[in-house]
Amino acid sequence: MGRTPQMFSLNPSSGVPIYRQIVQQARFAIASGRVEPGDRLPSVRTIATQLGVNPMTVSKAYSTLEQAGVVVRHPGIGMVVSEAGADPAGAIDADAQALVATAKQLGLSRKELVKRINKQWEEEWTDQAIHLRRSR
Amino acid sequence: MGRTPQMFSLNPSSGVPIYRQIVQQARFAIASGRVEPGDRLPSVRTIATQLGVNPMTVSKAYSTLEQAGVVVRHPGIGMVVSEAGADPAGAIDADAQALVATAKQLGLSRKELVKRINKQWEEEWTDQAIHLRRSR
DNA sequence: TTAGGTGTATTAATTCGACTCGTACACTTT
DNA sequence: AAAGTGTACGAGTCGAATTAATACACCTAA
Repeated sequence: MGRTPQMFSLNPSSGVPIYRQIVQQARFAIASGRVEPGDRLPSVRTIATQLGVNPMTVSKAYSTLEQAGVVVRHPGIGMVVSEAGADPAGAIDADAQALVATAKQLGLSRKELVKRINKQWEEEWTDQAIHLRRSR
Repeated sequence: MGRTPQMFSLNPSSGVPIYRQIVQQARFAIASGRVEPGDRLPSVRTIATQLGVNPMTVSKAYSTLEQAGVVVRHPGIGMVVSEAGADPAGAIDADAQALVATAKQLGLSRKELVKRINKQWEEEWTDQAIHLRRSR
């Protein structure tokens, strides 16, 4: 099989955990169409060698993606991008769910919540700042 | 000064940090109208004694509320509920901000995000499931 | 002024979960 | 079998979060 260009890369100084970087890049690769449903992702050991990390770290990233429904595990074959995995909205379901739950608990109306979301959408200055702090 | 009914209570088995429980209950008391803008919250030491915790723990809760704009610090007096504090939307700003940031990063449109929020709003069964698990 | 009230800066102890890795294993393909 | 797939299990490390003890600065009321 022909060699594929390096699909993943690490940013050690970002503070973002390795397995999260892999998850993020895989999602982006799918969202951008570079990888389509039915395609197989590189094997755990391939990525582990390329990045110089432990196979288990890559496996954790894959498990996360599987849990999210982005990929499906094919025993003996590898991880394959699922049909539903192409929907980028899936990546935010967890956060959206938490937000809605909190809003309801506070007695916020659906309309008010949406209004708040729209307001946040306008102010994009926060993006950078958040990502820096994201290193929880 | 007449005694006020216990405003706060702790759920030790919930796993939720003490100071967060205080913040949450204060917010709920305000959202429900039990406490109105201009009202003064119980003093740090009063709550600390009632709950059997360190004053600093209560102070941290109050600092959090002040940072969120829910209350205003009146030196020598105490913490007073602010006008803007009555707006429950403030409690979700942080979560909303994170959600919007993620959505943008994934290339999701504003419309699609709102659509997703609305969808989550319908399925309230998840909320209950989560809350039940939290209380164990 | 002074006695008694307010919140808090500082520091430290501790807990606890997240992250990563080594190893050995079960499984499928070829 | 041989070589490939992902992973369960266990241990180690690290840092953020939480709580507390103490002492302090400030304001109010008499």
